This record gives sequence, structure tokens and C-alpha cells, in this order.
Amino acid sequence: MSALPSKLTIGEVASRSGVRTSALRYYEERRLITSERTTGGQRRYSRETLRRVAVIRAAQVLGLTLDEIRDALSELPRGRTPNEHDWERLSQTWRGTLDGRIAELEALRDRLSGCIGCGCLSLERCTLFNPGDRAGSSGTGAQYLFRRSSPA
Amino acid sequence: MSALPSKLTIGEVASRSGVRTSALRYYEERRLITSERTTGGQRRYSRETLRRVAVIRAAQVLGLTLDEIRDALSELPRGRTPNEHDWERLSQTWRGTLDGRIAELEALRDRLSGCIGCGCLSLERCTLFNPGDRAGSSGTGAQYLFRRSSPA
DNA sequence: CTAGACCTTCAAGTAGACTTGAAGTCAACT
DNA sequence: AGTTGACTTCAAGTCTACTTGAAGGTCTAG
Repeated sequence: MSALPSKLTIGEVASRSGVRTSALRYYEERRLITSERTTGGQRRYSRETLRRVAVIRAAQVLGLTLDEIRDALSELPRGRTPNEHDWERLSQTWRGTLDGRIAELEALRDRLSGCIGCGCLSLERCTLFNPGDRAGSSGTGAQYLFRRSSPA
Repeated sequence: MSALPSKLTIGEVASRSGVRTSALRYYEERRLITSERTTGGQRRYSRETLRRVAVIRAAQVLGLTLDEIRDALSELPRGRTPNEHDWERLSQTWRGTLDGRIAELEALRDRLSGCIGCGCLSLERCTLFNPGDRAGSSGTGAQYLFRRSSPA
């Protein structure tokens, strides 16, 4: 029964967060998380890293890219790991993103429904084939959703 | 004032459909479209190809992969380019896909809203951090949405 | 002190939908 | 016939988020 260790190895963070060590190294390379090193050069993570990784995963499920997540996290004071209050703000922002995304899909569905009715396949007229406001053009922040495989 | 040409060059299809020639060659390689060749080896497309490409693009906007689109198109009698009736059936199927996707996002939004209220960031309890029914695991047919750049 | 589990870096591979470039050929117009 | 623009193929590159593998160093219980 040892007390909670203040520093975690990469393997511990991996098993507790459900994120593979290779992914954690990748997050560090992409500057989403940081670590200290032992004299031997091994990574040691602070306990906060667990929460930070959890937030990263949650944001990914929402469809944000790692770059976007890093930017969001880095806007927190001193780039700290989000506390409850930070998380509330972040999640409200991200909820807006999600709402927008849902709205885009609904607009698309309406266009598709319109097309079902009109039977048109005209390149010139059909709003589905010529979506001036197509989902894919929603700013530079577009990203993946529905990744092919669940992160192991 | 020539009559409509019965065969189109790849450049003509590209400019009329808004799809780059490289993409058209790629579609052909992936067997979504076909072409005849001149004696000199250049591609010549039938007029129908325009409609077919339009349907491909529409399906992509809905989030289908090229493989899925090819399969859907190849289920049409003789693999023909969809006519109005075919399109109606295709688009109704795809509407169902879209509805499912919207439902997933709405469920996600509800989970996020729950998280905002609870202020939790616990790895063990939070349903957002532990989504057993996460969007990314919706079958093998998951795919991209919101591609990074609008197809030129 | 040593076995063996765990850690390190770096390079390369994966998926999907293309794009880009190089080197060469064809078609159309004058 | 000649020029020019459009076309050909093939290989390699792009982007995101990782994973895999090789070769080797570290940490810790016994």
C-alpha cells in the first residue's frame, strides 16, 4: 500500500488513461502534454497529465484535431491542465462547435430531402450538387469525425 | 456552334464537373467511373459521366468513402449511372445514414451538456470520457466527414 | 549484481483521397 | 508541318493520428 506516487511512468499513464504509450509520446511531440525526465532519460508525468489526456480524448471525440486541442489548452492561464472551471468554459465552446456541426448536417439532410422530391440531377440547379455552403467548407477548422477505428 | 459532343475529354469533364483531372483518373483507377480511349490512348468520357461524377461528389459530402460509393453505384442494374428513380432510392438510403450520424452527434452533445453540469473530470465516471457508445465505434463503415479542404 | 520488464529514439508503415512532378505523347489549329 | 496545349503513365508526396519495429539503454526486485 504505497501512497499515490507523485510522478507516473509512461506505462502507468497509458494503462490508467487507456491511451497507448506511442500515442502519449506523439502527444508530447505535438506539444499537447509535457514530461520531466529521470537522470536516465525516462519520462515522468505529473498526475495532472491524466486529466489532461482525458480532456484531449474527449475533445477528439467531439471531432477536434490535435492542433485545435493544443490551441484550446494553451489558451488556459499558464497552459495549465483544465480545472473544473476551465473545463466548463472549454466544453461550452466545444458544444457550440458541435451544435454548428449538427446544424450543417441537418441542412445537408434538408437539401438531400429536397433532391429526393425534385428528382433533379442537374449539375446546374441542384443545391446538393452545388452546395455553396457545403459542410466541407466550414472555415479552416474543418476536421475529421467518425474515425475509422476506435482508439485502442 | 457545334452540337453537343457525344464524348468528352478529361479536361472537359473536369471543368464542367469542377473535379480535377487527377481526381477523375483516380476515380477511374478505383473503378468509380470508366472511359473509352482514342487510338492515341487518350480518355474519352460519355456524357453520363458528368452525372455520375456529380452523384459521387454528393455522396462524398454525405460522408461516404469512395469504396462505399462504388458499391452503391455497382448495385444499380448493369452498374449504370443513376437515373432519377435510382437516385431517389440512393438518396433515401443515404438520408438514413445521415440521420444516424446526426443522432450520434446529438447524443454526444447531450453527454457533453451533462458534463458541463456535473463539472466532473473523473476518468472513471464521466460518460464523455468513457463513451461505451462513442461515435467512432459505429460499425465498420465509419468514415470521414468535414474534409479539410474543399475539393478544388 | 543481474534478470527481465520497461523505457529510449528513430525510421518507416497505415488509411483515404488525392496532388504534384517528370518525362514523354497526342490533338488541334494555323 | 509545326507549335502549343492537353493528354499519358508512374512514382512519390501530402495530411492526420497514430502504430510498429529495430536496436539499445534503464530501473528495480530479488
